[in-house]
Amino acid sequence: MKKRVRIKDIASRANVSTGTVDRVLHNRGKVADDVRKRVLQVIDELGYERNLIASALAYNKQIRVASLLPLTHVDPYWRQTNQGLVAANKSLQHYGMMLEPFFFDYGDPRSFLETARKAIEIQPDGILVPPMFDAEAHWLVDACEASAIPYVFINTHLEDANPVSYIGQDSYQSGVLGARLLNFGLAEGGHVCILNLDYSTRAAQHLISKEKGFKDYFAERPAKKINIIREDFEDFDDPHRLQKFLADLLHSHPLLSGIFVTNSRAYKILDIFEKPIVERNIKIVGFDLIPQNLQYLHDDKINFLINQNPAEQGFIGLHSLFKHLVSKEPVEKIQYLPLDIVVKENAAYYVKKMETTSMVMG
Amino acid sequence: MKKRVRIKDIASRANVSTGTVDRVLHNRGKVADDVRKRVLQVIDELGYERNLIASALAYNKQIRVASLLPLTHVDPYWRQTNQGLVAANKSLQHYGMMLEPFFFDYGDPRSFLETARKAIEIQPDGILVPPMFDAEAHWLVDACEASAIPYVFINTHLEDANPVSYIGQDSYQSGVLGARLLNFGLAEGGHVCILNLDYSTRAAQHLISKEKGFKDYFAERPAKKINIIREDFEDFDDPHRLQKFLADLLHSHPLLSGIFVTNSRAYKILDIFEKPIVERNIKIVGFDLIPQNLQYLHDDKINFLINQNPAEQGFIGLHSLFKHLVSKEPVEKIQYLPLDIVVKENAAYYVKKMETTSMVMG
DNA sequence: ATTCAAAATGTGTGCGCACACACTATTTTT
DNA sequence: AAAAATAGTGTGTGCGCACACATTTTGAAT
Repeated sequence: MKKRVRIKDIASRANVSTGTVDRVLHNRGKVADDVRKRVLQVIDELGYERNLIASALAYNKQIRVASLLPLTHVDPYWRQTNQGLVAANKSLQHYGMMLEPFFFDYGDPRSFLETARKAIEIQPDGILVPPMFDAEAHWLVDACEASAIPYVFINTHLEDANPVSYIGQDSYQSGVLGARLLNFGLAEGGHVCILNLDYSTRAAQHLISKEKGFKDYFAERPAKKINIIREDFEDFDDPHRLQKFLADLLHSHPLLSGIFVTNSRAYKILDIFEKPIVERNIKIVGFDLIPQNLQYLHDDKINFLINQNPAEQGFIGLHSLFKHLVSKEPVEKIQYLPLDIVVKENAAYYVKKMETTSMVMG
Repeated sequence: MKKRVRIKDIASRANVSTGTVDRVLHNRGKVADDVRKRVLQVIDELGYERNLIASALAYNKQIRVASLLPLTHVDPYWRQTNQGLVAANKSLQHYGMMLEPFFFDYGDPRSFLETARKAIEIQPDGILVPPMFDAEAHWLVDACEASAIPYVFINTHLEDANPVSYIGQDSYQSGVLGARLLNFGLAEGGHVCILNLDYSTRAAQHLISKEKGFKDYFAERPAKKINIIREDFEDFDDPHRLQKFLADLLHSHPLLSGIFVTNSRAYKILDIFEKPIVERNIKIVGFDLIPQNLQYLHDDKINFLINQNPAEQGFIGLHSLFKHLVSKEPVEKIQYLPLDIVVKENAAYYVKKMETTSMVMG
């Protein structure tokens, strides 16, 4: 039932004014050395903890954070990220948080660059961004550092950068897990394909780690004699070309019994080749709980989905910036999110969780 | 860039004083009907949202919430729940939250009752409890309602009660998922055991649902001809008796190829019968990321664990009470937590998540 | 018409803190 | 030696709200 210690209490105990205590607490202004020591001692003695509420109220400043995401109405995955961001913003707006959203074309590095420029132009107090394109992201990092704007990365990491935090998955381990899941019910000597349906301009490090994890898993189980094929395909939005590509793939690998789709586009191959995949009993493991994937999961056409927790990424990302900018707490440099294994039987609860992110966390 | 609307803004726009607006907002005191309408209209027009920060600061009241948990130093599962509670308390203490923890003996209904009595005695503003024993929990519910103390349930639900919220898993679906996981690599015609290592005095509803889900899963797959055995055993803390019980079980079911342990005690059967279980390749599915289970998971002796998110249960539970008591927001009556599927390859990230619950959510 | 209680409304204070400003004592500059 | 700069400290105000209290208005009773 002990009362919380206030600045006033410290002041009276140390025989100084609240102003001096304030100066000690914030390292501002001049304080005689002996006085500083005395005050610090009292602070320690009484176990003072700043009242965040009163502090936030008095601080009374707007913090503008720019978010840089792919156009959310095009991509369902990024829409979820944005939902997490909006939820976090809502819970932090009382503390003066102001989110300034920017959007760029998913596949276009130039659009990314141009939008990044605009974001820098408003000189925000912080930036949240998935560094999707290597070169362009590096430009952004340099610009941030030139203006001393802290930034956090979500979803993908970038080498040679020093963000306040990276929030996302452990790519390597997600590859390992993908392999493990694909391995269920996989016959000896089967062929599996690691399929990357994405633009080649995208940041590569992410993918390389994922592949490595995937391959390492099977490499540690040589007895099963699994054959790994790696395929990239850029024109995933062109049904004809995708069809041709997949037809080739299926034809040239008659023993193919599993596909690991490295991103959220698993549904695209089922959209086109549902029948042969079901008939040949090819297992599919993909990522992300977007509606299209969930439908196939529900119909037992996709065996597993790995949830990347996009909403949490956004939520935690913004909170991390807040902690860095306002609470001035230290923030963990790397915040790995769980690798949720989603099957038909537990999918509903993750979907629900996304919808109530604000509730749970606010 | 628009400024937040304050009570003062509403007052001036509606030609009244801030006091009147306050009265309208809180339904206190008398306000002329036409004035009330005018004020409400302006509130709506301007889209006023209460500033939680300032509100909390001015409110300046302590909220005492009593938590009622099994002794946390005995049971690792409940220790995690308690960690979530403590984390939530820490993040809410600035708003005047005060957690008063009470603990009872895990297996003893009388201890539960006695502790409940003590908790009621201090007349807290809210109570958080897993209603583990039917009769005793009902006593507590009645006492709460007599004193108009709101309560939330975590972990297990209780019929005929009206908590502010239930936070936990969907028991039925956790049974379904357990069956699904056990079914991996289960040969046709195999026998599986649903094993309940718990005291019979415990709330039964929970378990019945779980069993039903488990059985329904296999019932929908009659082709596999799975034989389901159900076993209860109370003396799980007596190694000799447990050994005898398990020896009988294994002996009388030579075809046994899977065990679904309905709580966190999967490790206990491996502590005693690790060798025969490994040799006969019996699959084990259990619950909860407690150290003992994680060890066996890591060694491939336990195939799957289902995470009940105990820390989240505590965290969300306390936040729900806060929302009910302070923010006066409506709280969802049932908050199902995800059924995390944990294997060796993704365990680390859930363990980490538990450790940083306060970070992520605070 | 006067009195008076109830209804309706306005005013003031404090929550704990951040920060601008005022003030004094001391040192430096000219 | 006077003026100016600087170090060191104290005071006061406002953030937006909750709530106690003061004040005015209204309508009924005498």
